[in-house]
Amino acid sequence: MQPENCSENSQLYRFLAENGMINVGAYGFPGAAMQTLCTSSSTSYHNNNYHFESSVITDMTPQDRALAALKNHKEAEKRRRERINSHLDKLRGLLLCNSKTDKASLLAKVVQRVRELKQQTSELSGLETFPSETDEVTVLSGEYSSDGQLIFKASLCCEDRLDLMPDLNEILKSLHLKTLKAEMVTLGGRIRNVLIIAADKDHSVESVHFLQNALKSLLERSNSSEKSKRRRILDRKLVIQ
Amino acid sequence: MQPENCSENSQLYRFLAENGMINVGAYGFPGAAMQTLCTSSSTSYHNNNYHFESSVITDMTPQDRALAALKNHKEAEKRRRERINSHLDKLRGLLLCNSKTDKASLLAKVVQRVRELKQQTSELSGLETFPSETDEVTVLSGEYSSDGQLIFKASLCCEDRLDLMPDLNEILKSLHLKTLKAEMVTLGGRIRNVLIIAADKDHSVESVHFLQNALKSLLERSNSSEKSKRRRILDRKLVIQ
DNA sequence: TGGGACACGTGAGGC
DNA sequence: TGCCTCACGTGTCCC
Repeated sequence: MQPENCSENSQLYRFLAENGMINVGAYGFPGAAMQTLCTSSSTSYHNNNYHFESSVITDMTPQDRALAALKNHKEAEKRRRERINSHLDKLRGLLLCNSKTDKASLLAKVVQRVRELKQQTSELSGLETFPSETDEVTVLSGEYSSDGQLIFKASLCCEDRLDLMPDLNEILKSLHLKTLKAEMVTLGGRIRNVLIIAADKDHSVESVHFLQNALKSLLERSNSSEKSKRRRILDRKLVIQ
Repeated sequence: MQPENCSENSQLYRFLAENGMINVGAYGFPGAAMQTLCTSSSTSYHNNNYHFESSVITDMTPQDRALAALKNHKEAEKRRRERINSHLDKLRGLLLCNSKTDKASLLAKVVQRVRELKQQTSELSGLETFPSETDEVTVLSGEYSSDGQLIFKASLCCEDRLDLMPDLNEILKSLHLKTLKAEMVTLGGRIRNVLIIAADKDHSVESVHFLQNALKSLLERSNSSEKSKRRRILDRKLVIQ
């Protein structure tokens, strides 16, 4: 992994030390640094243990501290790389990729896959069909449009009532959300609303959650009306044939 | 982005040159390399243009070639990083992540999201319900289990017939696939089969596609039987209420 | 042998 | 100040 002969590096380190670019402390040679440069070397530098642990941080020269910091930094960076790569490996497993698919291609596939899956769930989650027998609120996590707007889809299925649309509009208005498109289907006293909603740049993603909660409370408001009491027994998910 | 003062680097480069660790060619100083180390410097090294393009690859000293290769290498590596990062940015958009979400957290979210979405599509795609009126073959891209087996779900919905199961078993056997679990629901002369299938380590992902094709041909075999002729007029996706 | 992919160590910048 | 993240240039391996 690392070069077998460290002669050049030794030379380099000696130069750096002589010119005060690094500090070799009281130990004569920066063994800790050498170790990383020559991991496969069989020289005796490995035996030097400089104990950079925090317990002995006291009585260290500033130079030692700098060297210790460098070592910490190096190791932290390695852990960071490992963390990222382990996630990439998980994605390889999830996408059925060969374990030697390169990072860029893998990520390209991930992007494509996430798009497909979002598309599928969007199509499958009963949107744009007749209202179901169960009350439902779905806010599908959207996507940022090219101009930075957040576009997403919200679906609401519940008992129809006269003041539903005013209530809905009030919610959207108070959250400063804009309705790009709305589909309404009513059947047998129930309604399904599918809204395409835009949030401008100054919205955080939290707006989506606010909306979800507001719609749920809207739905509970409907349920608490006396009209829904007689229906409650029907509010089950039915397998319809 | 890069250090403002290059005095140490100059020193370093001079040392490297003197010891033959790098080559400075006929120009006295490795300006091209310096440029990357001191991009914000206002010295005149920027004005040196060494023309490392392939058109003048002829009559270059070996040292020049090495330096040119280093430059190529550097630039290629930069392109590679940009490619990876652009995909990461796309994922940030797709997952509604803040543009300054760090890479590791982003990838963790991507893993989680892909798992959720796969789960959702798996649940939503009509599996484990009664057979539909339309013929369907679905092979959901699976996941590698901890022991390296590829586990995936296949769903088949078609006209029921006596020799369907033997045919199905034949297909699975010929592809060396193992059925971990099978669910069958029949209704009104139609059948829905949901299979959980395992492919051992020596299978490539291609087996999934082979299976998909085999199941489709199985389905066409059913349709070509005279029994299905009278049904064909019914083979439409119905919106059932 | 040249190009692509990767891990590495390091400097810079943000809290 | 110390810790964390990133981009960078480089050495190495592989095709």
